[in-house]
Amino acid sequence: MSQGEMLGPVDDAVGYVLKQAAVALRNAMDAALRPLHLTVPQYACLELLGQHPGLSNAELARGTFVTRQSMNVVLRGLEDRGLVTRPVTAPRGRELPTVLTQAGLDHLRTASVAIRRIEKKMCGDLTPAQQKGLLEALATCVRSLADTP
Amino acid sequence: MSQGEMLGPVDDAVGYVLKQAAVALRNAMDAALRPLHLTVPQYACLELLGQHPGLSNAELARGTFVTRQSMNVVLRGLEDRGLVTRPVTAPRGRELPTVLTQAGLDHLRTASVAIRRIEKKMCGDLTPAQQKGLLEALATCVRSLADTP
DNA sequence: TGCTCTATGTCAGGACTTTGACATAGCAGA
DNA sequence: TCTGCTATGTCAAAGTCCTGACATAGAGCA
Repeated sequence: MSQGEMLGPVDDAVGYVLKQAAVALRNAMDAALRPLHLTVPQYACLELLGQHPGLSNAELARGTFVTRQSMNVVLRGLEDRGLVTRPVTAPRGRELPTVLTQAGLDHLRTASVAIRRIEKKMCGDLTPAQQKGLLEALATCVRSLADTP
Repeated sequence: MSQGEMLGPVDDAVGYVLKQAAVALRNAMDAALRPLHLTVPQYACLELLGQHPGLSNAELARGTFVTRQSMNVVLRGLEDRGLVTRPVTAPRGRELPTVLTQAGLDHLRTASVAIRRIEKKMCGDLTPAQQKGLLEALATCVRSLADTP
């Protein structure tokens, strides 16, 4: 029994299974990214930058659900490896728009196929309708939790 | 824009929305448990012990998706606060079966209603069918990811 | 113009979690 | 019997992430 199964009532709690799924996905992503010498936050940063070039540190942090400080060290690491570039001076306000380098784009492409393979595996036993329903249900949950009261 | 919305294609990725939902739930739970001076892992430990008295450290760790070491410090904290009890000597093997004290049970009850309120809020805008589908879909995802290949 | 408020980037410190390692207890098979 | 093998509890070290704080840049308003 590698991962708990016969726990009982907790398995009926949406929150518990949600956590379980998130951890399983995280572990799978971590294993898939390790050969590429990328951590999950680093990959998330690259993926976001690939889809939205020029994002600032704070925007990347919000998009990957970490703090600005954490994203800052991630960006420094990626910058030292030559995967992303930031201007030395802020063109507007204090935001430093970050863009992928060619090496960063290459890394992103290989990592992206690996992650897409993981997602395919995760949702492989779901019908398209189930997958659509899952996506919508999760989005609804996020929206419901965001309501302040 | 407190949390990213207009991100685009990433919102269509199941993994991304899954992470988003998990973080939102985690934050909501953390806020709800703070008045009770409980962290999420501590609550998870109490909840698991409430449903399965006598669980060992390693079993609790697996049930809450952390390492044995982390669960060990959690248990020490709960033990120092008098919420759980462990025998000084192992009745079988090296396992130390942990049980809730009366104070631990009281804490669990109040915390449990708070967390149930969070879950209710999270799933409030979902139909019972949607909720059932979400639970099943997540369980299927976990099972699919657990397959070794 | 000047003031306040918000947002950004960054530094230092601390809290939490994980990785690595070790000794020990039970189990299965030669 | 005894010899791997697995599992458990625990210690030490490292890593990761967050909280708190500060200076700065732009927006809104008197």
